[in-house]
Formats: sequence, structure tokens, C-alpha cells
Amino acid sequence: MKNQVTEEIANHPKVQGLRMTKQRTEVYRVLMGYRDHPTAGEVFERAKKNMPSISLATVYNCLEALVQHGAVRQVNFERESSRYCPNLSEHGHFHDEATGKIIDVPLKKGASLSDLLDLPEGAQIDNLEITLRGTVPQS
Amino acid sequence: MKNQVTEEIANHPKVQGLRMTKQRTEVYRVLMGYRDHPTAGEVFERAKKNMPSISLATVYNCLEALVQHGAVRQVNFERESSRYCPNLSEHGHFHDEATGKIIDVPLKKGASLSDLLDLPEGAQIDNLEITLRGTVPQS
DNA sequence: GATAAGAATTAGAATTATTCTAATATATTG
DNA sequence: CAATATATTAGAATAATTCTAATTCTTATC
Repeated sequence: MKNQVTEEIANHPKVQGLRMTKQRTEVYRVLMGYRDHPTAGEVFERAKKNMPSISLATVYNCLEALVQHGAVRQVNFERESSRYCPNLSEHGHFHDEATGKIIDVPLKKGASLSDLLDLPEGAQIDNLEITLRGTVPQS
Repeated sequence: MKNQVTEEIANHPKVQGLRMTKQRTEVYRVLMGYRDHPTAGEVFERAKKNMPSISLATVYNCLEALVQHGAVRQVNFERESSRYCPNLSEHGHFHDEATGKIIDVPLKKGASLSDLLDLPEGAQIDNLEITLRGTVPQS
């Protein structure tokens, strides 16, 4: 008897075309479940709850496969451990210095990068990363 | 007899208030001289030409002091080694995938971040990092 | 359905950028 | 000039990530 949630995760439109092994499904499930930008180590801890035999190397492998496939984004803050995010809509990340929380910051509809930046002539952008550090009042 | 360039570097307005030791001056000179976003290791190699006794740990210490002081920016691309940049005007970084070069991308005068992003209500931004990967035609 | 080929998983070792430690040297202050 | 604080240095330590080689699982083919 197959698990309902696992089925759903393994058939998620974003992972179509990627071989969804038990481990990759579990890693993706963790990311979809808690959307708080966990590190690989945190994903490992959470995945172990459900799948005690999974190894850290596998978590790294699965995360890499998901990132390559475009199902997950890898997010870096300065030199900290990479974090992982299943939100594929174009967005930046705001790191709240008071709470430590990381908040997705959507790009405004219709806004264009070239309104903000003097891009090199004819540049084609393959990847954009916007990270912000700061505080929000009262929390 | 003191060296002219060294004097200039040590008295640069951006480092006022920071104790400019021989090593810090040398590190800052390297950054101001080749503005190609070197890593700490590259700064070390270049500084050694002029000051063979300098150590890698000192280069790290000097870079940290300059960054803390706000005289230099630390730039991170994904998980690569940090790079250092003495351009203090607000700008992002474009990583040309064909040449490997890193190009400063100025923020447009008068443009506002909140035109591009849906920032959290009342957010105060202490630090902004914009990194782009892509290509430019013909080079 | 068995088998061969290709991929994924695993534990643990290796790597690499960076930070730490403790000793020495240099600079600043009284 | 003495005392104190700060910076430099070599080398050890750390931490995140990647690599290695053995094993297991999947898929494709007969």
C-alpha cells in the first residue's frame, strides 16, 4: 500500500522528468512541508524522522538533483551554509536580523530589472539572486 | 624616505579612522590597483610580490578589517570563495559565464528597490546584494 | 520474469575556504 | 620609556561540501 502524500510529492509537476526515488521524494517532501529555507543539515535531520536510513551524502545528492532539475532553488547568504527553497516564482530573500527568519520577497509584476540596474549592453541574464539583510519594525 | 603610492593609499578618505598598518595598506593597494574582484588567495599572491613576508592569515585579517570599516565590499557568488571589491557605490555584480569576468553593475540613479520588490511592510534594509549570471553577446 | 547495464545510495575519507590559537612583533598611550 | 593594546604570523582546527568505492535499486532487454 502506497502512501498518499508520497505519491503526490513524487508526481508534483515540478519534478516531472526527474527520477523520483524514495530519498528524492522524501527530501522534496521536507522542503515542501516546512518552507523555512533549511540548510542541507536541517533537511537531513527532518528527513531522518521519516526515513532513518537516509544519509547526509544522499541529502546532498538529492538536493543537487532537484536544483539541477530546476525544482528547487539554492539560496546563499554570505558564507553561510546553502539553504533550499521550493518557491520557484521569481523572488529575492530578506534576512531579518532580529529574528533570523528568511522571508521570500516577490518581484513586482511587470517590474523590470533594467529599471533598477545599468546592465551591460545586450546582457542575457540566466540567473538572478537578490538578498537583503535588515529589520522589520515590532516584528 | 616613504613611498608615494603607499602614502596615498594609507590616507585614502575611505580608510580614515582605520589604523593603516603596512599590511593593511598593501592589501588595500592591491584591491585598488587591480579592480577585478580577487579572492583572498589572489590578494595574497599579489601582495606577496611587494611584501613577501605577508601571511595568508594576515590577508584575511586585513580584508576583514577593511570590510568592517566599510572601505571594501565582500562579494559572494554561490559557494565560491569570497571576492573583494573597493567600489563602494551601490552596485550589483554580473558574472559573465563565457569569460568568467565579474562586472560591476551600477544601480540606476533615482531608481528604488521597492519599484522592483514587494518588500515586507516597513522593512529597513541594511544590506543589499544583487548578483547576476549570464552572457553578453560577442564579448 | 531473469539478467545486464545504468543510476542512486551509503559511510566514511578527502578537500577547501576560512577561522582560531598562541607566540611574537609593532604601535599607542600615559 | 614603560605599559597596554592591537596586529601579524605559522600552523592547527573547523565546517560545509565533495569525492570514493562498495552496495543496492531501477529500468530496459531478452
